[in-house]
Amino acid sequence: MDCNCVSDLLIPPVPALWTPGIAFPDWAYKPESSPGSRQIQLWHFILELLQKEEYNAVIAWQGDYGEFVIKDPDEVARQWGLRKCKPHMNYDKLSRALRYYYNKRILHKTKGKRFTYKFNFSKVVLVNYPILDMANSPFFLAQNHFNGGSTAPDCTPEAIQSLFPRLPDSGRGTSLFDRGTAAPGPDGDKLRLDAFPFLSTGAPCYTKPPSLLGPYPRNPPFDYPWGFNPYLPGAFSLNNCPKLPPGSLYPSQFYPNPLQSSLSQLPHPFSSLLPPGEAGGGERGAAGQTGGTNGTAGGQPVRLCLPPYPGSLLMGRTDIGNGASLAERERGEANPPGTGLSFGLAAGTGTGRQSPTERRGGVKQDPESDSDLEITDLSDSSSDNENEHDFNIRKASSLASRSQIVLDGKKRSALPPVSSPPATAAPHPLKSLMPVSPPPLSLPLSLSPSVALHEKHRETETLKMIHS
DNA sequence: CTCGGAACGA
DNA sequence: TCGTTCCGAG
Repeated sequence: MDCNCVSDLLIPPVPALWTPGIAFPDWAYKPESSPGSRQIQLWHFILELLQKEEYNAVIAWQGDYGEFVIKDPDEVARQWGLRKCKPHMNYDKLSRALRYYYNKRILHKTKGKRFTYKFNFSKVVLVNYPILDMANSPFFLAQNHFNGGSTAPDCTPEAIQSLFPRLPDSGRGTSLFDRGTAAPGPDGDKLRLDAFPFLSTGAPCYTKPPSLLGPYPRNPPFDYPWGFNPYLPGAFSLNNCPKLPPGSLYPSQFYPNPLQSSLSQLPHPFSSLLPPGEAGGGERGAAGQTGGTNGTAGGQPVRLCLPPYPGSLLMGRTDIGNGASLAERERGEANPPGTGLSFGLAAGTGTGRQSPTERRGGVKQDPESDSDLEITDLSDSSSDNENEHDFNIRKASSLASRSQIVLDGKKRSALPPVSSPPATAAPHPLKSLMPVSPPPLSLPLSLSPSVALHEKHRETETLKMIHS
């Protein structure tokens, strides 16, 4: 009744640039990109709840990638109502709102499972993170064959930091893009990747430019630019990921912390950012919003959810080059046999579908996108849900280029240091948990052959785009 | 439970 | 644009 829209909030209604505690990048709230969405959106909210451990009894990740179950519909609705100051909110209404996401393909229903929905992270991420050039990500670079097992920087704290400059313990408040001294500009925020473990995790698997794909005769048709496809086995997985416990339902990435006892609660790409102290996660209220003006402010402590263990962000990327195993595991549970997903790259024959359960025959064709969530072109329009895993490398590249176009001049600076210092340190799963030290602010791109090729490829693609 | 149309509000 | 509220239908 009192519409305590603040005290009860998981996240306070914040200004555009505020970085939510759950570690969503500012752009996640797409204040700029989405004129109409000044307020928190339902899916954000859901993500938040999912992020908070204390709500695990109410809503939690479960099942496939991005799949979550609303265990207590009423409570979720109540929370939502609280947030939106809609005392009469109920699950019926909330679910209606949720259903609108179907068309946008931000979410979709897991048929046959009550109160179970699935996030289409690719959408969420891509749409909101168009400029991220995963290809340049250390993760990305690190895990390709080219590195031939060399000290894969992807697992190193440095690497992580380069991608997630504002990681928990760092407290440096530097952001992915505004750190470069170079005029961060207001836009810088949009590029910040405060934390999107799953994003980084997935990308590496497919963002590889053809040149890095090596010997594969043909580019598997992927739909996800950057190769991020949560439905694809390995989507959330990086090559370097600790193996999951047998029988685990989630990809390793879902385990922010291997030591975590309640595995059932972990599964989710964001949880890895839960601050140790915030285990309870309830405190966010006050501290959280206090200085919460915006995460951009350099030095402003970001209200990121630190991982239970510093660096847990790294979790999930420790078993180098084993995309296969992961893929296999996942295939076992969700993919039809035959979907060769060997190299994490999801050699997706384009058929593998992750959740046989669902299959909205003809999901209303993307109502011409509209939603700010719409990304450039995922071309996945045709294939929603399960089929979205099809990935078109070319497209990915293309998109990447596009991103850069968008980035424009900032392209360079906007990108995180491509190659973090060769993480000398061996990415030991636990070791990676150690607090990391700030990465060199500006590292020259490591021009490994792969990178060079990649660069070249990108340029080419960019040109193509421009010409077309 | 789930779905989606429709009207309506901010 | 993003819900919210209603509601009939499967």
